[in-house]
Amino acid sequence: MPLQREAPNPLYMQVKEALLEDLLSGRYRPHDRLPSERELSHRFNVSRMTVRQAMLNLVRDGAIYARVGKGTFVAAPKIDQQLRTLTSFSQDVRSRGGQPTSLVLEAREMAASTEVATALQVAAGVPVLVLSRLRMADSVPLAVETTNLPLALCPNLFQHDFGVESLYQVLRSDYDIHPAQAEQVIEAALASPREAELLELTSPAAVLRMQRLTRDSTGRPIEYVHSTYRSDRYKFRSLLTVATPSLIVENARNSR
Amino acid sequence: MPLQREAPNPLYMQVKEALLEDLLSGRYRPHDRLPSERELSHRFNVSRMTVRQAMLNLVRDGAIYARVGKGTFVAAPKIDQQLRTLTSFSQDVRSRGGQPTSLVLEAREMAASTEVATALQVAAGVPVLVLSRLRMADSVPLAVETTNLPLALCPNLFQHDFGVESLYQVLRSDYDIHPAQAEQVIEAALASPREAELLELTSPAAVLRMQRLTRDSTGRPIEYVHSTYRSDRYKFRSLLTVATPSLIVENARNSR
DNA sequence: TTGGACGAATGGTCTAGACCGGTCCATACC
DNA sequence: GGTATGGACCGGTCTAGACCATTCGTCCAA
Repeated sequence: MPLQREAPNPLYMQVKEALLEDLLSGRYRPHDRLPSERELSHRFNVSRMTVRQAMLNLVRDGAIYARVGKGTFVAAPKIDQQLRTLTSFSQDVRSRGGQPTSLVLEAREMAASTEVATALQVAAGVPVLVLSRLRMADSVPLAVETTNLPLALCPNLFQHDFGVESLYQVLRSDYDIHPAQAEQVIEAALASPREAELLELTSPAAVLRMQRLTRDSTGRPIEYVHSTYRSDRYKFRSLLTVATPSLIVENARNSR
Repeated sequence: MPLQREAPNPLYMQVKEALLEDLLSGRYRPHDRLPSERELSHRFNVSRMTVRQAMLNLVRDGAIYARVGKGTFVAAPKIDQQLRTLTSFSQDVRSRGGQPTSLVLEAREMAASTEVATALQVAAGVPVLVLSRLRMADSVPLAVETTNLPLALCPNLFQHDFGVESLYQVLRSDYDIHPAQAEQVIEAALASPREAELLELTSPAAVLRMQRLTRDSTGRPIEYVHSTYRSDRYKFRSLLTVATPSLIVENARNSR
């Protein structure tokens, strides 16, 4: 298992992937002990700090856990790593093995409402693009999704046909806009008559409503989305972790 | 700003907290540049690696972001740091300024059903503790919560009165069980007659249903919870981030 | 038999350097 | 005026060590 020192990807990444390979191969069982950092450092012929960077990475991902004085162990069982990741509807459906399609209900420019302007951190009345789509998987309607984007970020966006193309894909390729994080609020509601019709539900029906504010890595708001999902065919999964000590400190401060 | 080298908390934590202090004081504005790692290393009189450990911590928390060749900058605006953290109902309500109370509907030992046994990774029929509570904030019913715990983990748990005490608190103090992560599935549904009665809703009403599997840091399942929340008074917030490159690799492997 | 001391191994923290490629700007050259 | 170019500075990666507290097995003395 020689590492490539001339490779574009750093050594600690290669170490991480080598370890991941072992973990995924089933060579280890849950709670088995991994070789110590010093042994791996010798085996890969890199410094211990480099091994640590790889292993801390895996700890953060929940693949392994470490105990001072004892060693590092395989976490078990594997938790779905995608639970906490930001994905587009298209990706989402594809990962579940479906074929995503869309019906564009509306695509126009309008002045930002107070709600949208507040979310996107622009002045009220600033022009925004509104894209409303019925989203389907294998021709089954799953959600009604209305996206608001600041016009300034993506002029001429509507030259694309979003019945076919993926919004995130276009944002990345044409505008160099890379979503990095999102804040999402989920609630339940009864479907409105129009939603029931679009989603092919019989009233009364419960639906999931979602508001999402997506940002790039600098924290700049990119899009603000309202969605209504059929709950019988779409569930939201999330992964939670305990607050880190420093965040507890921070939250205590904020509540003063 | 001298660091305490004899203190129980490590230097990088002290550096992190010093930087956090600056960030929270409002001394910096969003996208302001922080001093470089080398300068901070000199200012705090620690090595650059120690400063980096503090700053990478802040990057992971979303407080700052770094750009090669340019510097490190204040992220903006601050996103609620609690979105992705695992909290108990009691903590949750308190952090929103309410007074949590509970009415115990059921507290008994029974044989694990297939669903519960699968979730908790025990054999079907193994004894589990079932605790069902109506959870209220300021006397307003918010949720019906049914918790399943392996009896083996917490014998004599029901000596406590969970109309008053917090389950997580008792698990921590009496059994040294520390929840570390949880996997949560959220869906919408129409309230059942019993749920509507307990939650004081008029049918038809939409509610949020949640299943949560909580684990300790080794990945061992601790509790499996079914909850039904009033949606008009309780919303779920979550924070999403893009998948890390290594996770993409891993997911690609899994789909082979 | 018990209990404590010791020592080896572990992960956690920390140092003082090094080199890399990206970014930015002043300066020199066309 | 426009364009190279070189240097200063940035974060990212990496090394080869060091010391610490915790853990646990062993061995010895009471």
